[in-house]
Amino acid sequence: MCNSLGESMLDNLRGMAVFASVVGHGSFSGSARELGITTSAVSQQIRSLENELGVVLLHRSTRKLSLTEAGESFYEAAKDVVSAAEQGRIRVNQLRDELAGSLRIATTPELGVHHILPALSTWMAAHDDLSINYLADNHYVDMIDERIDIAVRMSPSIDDHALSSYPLTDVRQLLVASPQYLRQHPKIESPKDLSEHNLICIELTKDPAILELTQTETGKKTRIKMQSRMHTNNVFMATTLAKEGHGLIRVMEMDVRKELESGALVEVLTGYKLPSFVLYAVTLSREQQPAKIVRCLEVLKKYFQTN
Amino acid sequence: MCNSLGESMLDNLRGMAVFASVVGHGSFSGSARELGITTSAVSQQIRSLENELGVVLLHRSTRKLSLTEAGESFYEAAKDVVSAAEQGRIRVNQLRDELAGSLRIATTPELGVHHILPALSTWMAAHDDLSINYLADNHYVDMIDERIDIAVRMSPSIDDHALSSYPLTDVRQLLVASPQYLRQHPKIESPKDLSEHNLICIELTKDPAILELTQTETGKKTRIKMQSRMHTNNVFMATTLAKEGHGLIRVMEMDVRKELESGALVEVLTGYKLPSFVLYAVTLSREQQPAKIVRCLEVLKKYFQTN
DNA sequence: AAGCATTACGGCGTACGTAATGATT
DNA sequence: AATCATTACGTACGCCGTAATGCTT
Repeated sequence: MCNSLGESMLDNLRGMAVFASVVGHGSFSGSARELGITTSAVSQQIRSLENELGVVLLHRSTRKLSLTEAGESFYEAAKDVVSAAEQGRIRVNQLRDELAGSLRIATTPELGVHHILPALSTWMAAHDDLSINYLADNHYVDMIDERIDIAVRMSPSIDDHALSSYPLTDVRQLLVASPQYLRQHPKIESPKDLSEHNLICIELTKDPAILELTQTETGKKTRIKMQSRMHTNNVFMATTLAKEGHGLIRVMEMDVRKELESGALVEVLTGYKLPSFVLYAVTLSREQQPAKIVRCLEVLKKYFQTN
Repeated sequence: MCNSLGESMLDNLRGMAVFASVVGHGSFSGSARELGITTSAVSQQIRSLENELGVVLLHRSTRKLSLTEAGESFYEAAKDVVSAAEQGRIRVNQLRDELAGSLRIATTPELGVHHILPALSTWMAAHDDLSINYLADNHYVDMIDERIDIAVRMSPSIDDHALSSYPLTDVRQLLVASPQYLRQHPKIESPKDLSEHNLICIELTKDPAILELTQTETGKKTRIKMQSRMHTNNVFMATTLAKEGHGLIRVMEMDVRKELESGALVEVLTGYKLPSFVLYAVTLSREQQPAKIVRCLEVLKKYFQTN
């Protein structure tokens, strides 16, 4: 490839920084000390710069330096280059190291309200330089387009291998119903009893009515398809329906913790378990993340470890 | 030499320019085309920059680029770097190519009034963007300290070999006197007759009263020391004294042209000549001079060639 | 004599191009 | 199929350090 002459801005920049340092110091050797290079290197840079610009920038008389008119003018620009570069570095370091700027977190409304907000609330409060932006949507969002720093998602939807994911916690699924419902319907003592019951479907998986039950003691697995006449894509609605005694729901443990404690809902088939989900935090890249992202992931991880 | 990490401003600058171009274009390949390098080079620059900064600047999804928060901030700085560099180059090119800015010319008051001003007056008038600064002093001036672009000096004081000099013209020295003086004093027909005359010394050379006369026809040289009771460092004063009949003066032809034409002074010993001076224009460096300096030298040269 | 700038020379690093790969439309 | 980004790899130029030289105080 023949680069006839002058690649415009690409070249020179190094020389400009050296030049700015030289003028600022008033000497080649002083500049060299500042830059951590030899006076030889400085001299060569200046010479090369002058050759490229086709003009003498400073007259040297061994003991004194004196800017030419062009040099004086160019010095202003060189100073600007250096200061802009420094500003950029400073700003980037801030954004990388300090808990400041913005942090964009995507999740579903349910996960957000019940888990993410509680997990981060004290941390958020402790860092008021940080502006946190929650994008709570049920539909898929493009992390790049929406500039999401952290998405919290359920397994196993990690098909995008460009993303890196951090497992936060196993999320057990439970089969629950209201005590009222259970009193009014046939007892459930083994998986096959389920066929006489209604399932209120939360459409998280493709075949929501098919249950894969594993006997806790023996590990024996059973697949069973329940009848289901009510469907919703919303956990709140499903739990409400269940509390009102309309049927069983397969639901994540975290989403019904309060109801289980209060007795508004109770688990059925306690000797069996449904396949767990894994709750993942997902980021766009694993390496070289700003501190706020790393810290937020840590906070999330710790929160789910202790709950 | 161990450069542990990060040489502050010296590095990165290239990468910053590339980064600015990439963001400005919205693509690596577009930037590559603009910069005249391959996308490979662009990719490597960005990667290297990100590694050095320790932060991801932009997320790439093959078809789309998206700045991270740090990237967005850094982009501002990168733009500033590039635009400062461009401004510098533009300004320097102006000062190099256009007849604008300032031009500092040093000479003696006599040379200035009689020769430099006439030589440059029309040229000056034709370029009103050019501000010309005449430093007319009899004492020595440091060209670097005073930021002189062009000095006009007499030979042979070119002892400073760091300077480059352009011969403008030979300046003949003449021995002249007023007609009145010549009528009232002994005839001068050969060099030895001079011993009976007075020389009004203009102190340009070290031994102003010693004349080296060369016979025009034969080339035979004669050295003679004249008496001298009047001294001055000023040509005007000397010519005035001569016109008033106080003695002979050894003077440059250019300085007494008018008087010779009007007959106020006449040359003596026309068959002999004094050693010529050479009038030099002197600059600080020979290469890579701004256009205005080169042009000014040309104007001076042409002026003296045609006079 | 000491400090400074310039130059030549040589070595090391790195910035680049080529080519192959994978991703996206 | 076409365009785009990334990566590995080899090369060549560029940057820099060493050392010698010259200049200034």
